[in-house]
Amino acid sequence: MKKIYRIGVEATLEVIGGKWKPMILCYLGNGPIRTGELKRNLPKITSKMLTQQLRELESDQIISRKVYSQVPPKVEYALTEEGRTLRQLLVDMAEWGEHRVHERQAAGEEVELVHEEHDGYLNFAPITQDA
Amino acid sequence: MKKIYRIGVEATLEVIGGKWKPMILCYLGNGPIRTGELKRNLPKITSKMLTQQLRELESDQIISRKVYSQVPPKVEYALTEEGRTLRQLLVDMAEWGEHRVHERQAAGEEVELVHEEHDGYLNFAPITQDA
DNA sequence: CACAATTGTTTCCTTTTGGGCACTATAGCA
DNA sequence: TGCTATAGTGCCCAAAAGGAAACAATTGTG
Repeated sequence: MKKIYRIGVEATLEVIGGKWKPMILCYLGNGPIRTGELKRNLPKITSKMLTQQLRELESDQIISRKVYSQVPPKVEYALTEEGRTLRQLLVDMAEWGEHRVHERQAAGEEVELVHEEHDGYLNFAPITQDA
Repeated sequence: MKKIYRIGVEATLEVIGGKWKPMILCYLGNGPIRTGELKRNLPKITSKMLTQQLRELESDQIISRKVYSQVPPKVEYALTEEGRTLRQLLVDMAEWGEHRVHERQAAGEEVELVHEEHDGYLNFAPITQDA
């Protein structure tokens, strides 16, 4: 079935719009990462959702999947070239969103941002914490 | 209920992530526009969805709603100051998405982009066409 | 033999999102 | 009186997205 987007923005949203995709891309920004590491960093994600989101990003050619022939298994995910082109956009989106949250907080609204990105980096140290 | 975002990107996505919101913001980019005009430009939208998306954008303070005391009614929507801060971001997202679609097409995939944005403008002339 | 470690898959369910369609209100006009 | 134009509401249903929990496969180790 032919995919039809009305405007470019929609094509972009389809790629990064999943519930866990921005978070996953954040961690991927720090370099290749194993499944289990991701899972530990995203305590509330289920196996199903994790692999589903990863599979979608992979078939969208945003990330690559490298399987090591070992037991127990070892699989590493990494940003592809195309995935890396998302970085600046994600950084900009993060900035806009952070700015917005701060304004809303200043206006007394009940909003909170758990992780903040720093220095134009989307990444953050892989601190494990529930969120 | 307190809204919690894990990272800035998620706060951004909540604002622009509705099915019709990017399109609506496109048209709004050309200046104030009446409900009926929007509807004519979005042939497939239902009244319900249109007002719902507009209400959300309004309560997010992205757009303003101006009611003229007339019969039949006249209501005009326009970008707020905060809404205007979205423009560059939307333009960037549009560019990334358009670029991506072109690449996929070059790779022989079944993808199509109905409207293209031009010259760094998110806007397009309000051509009526179904999509 | 039983079990741990790792990366998944499968089935079933709940929640969220979007859509269909009938209905409302009001003033002018034929 | 009945019709038009405009901007909606309300109720119910369908589709999409997300989640819980059990199960699968493999090999080294106690």
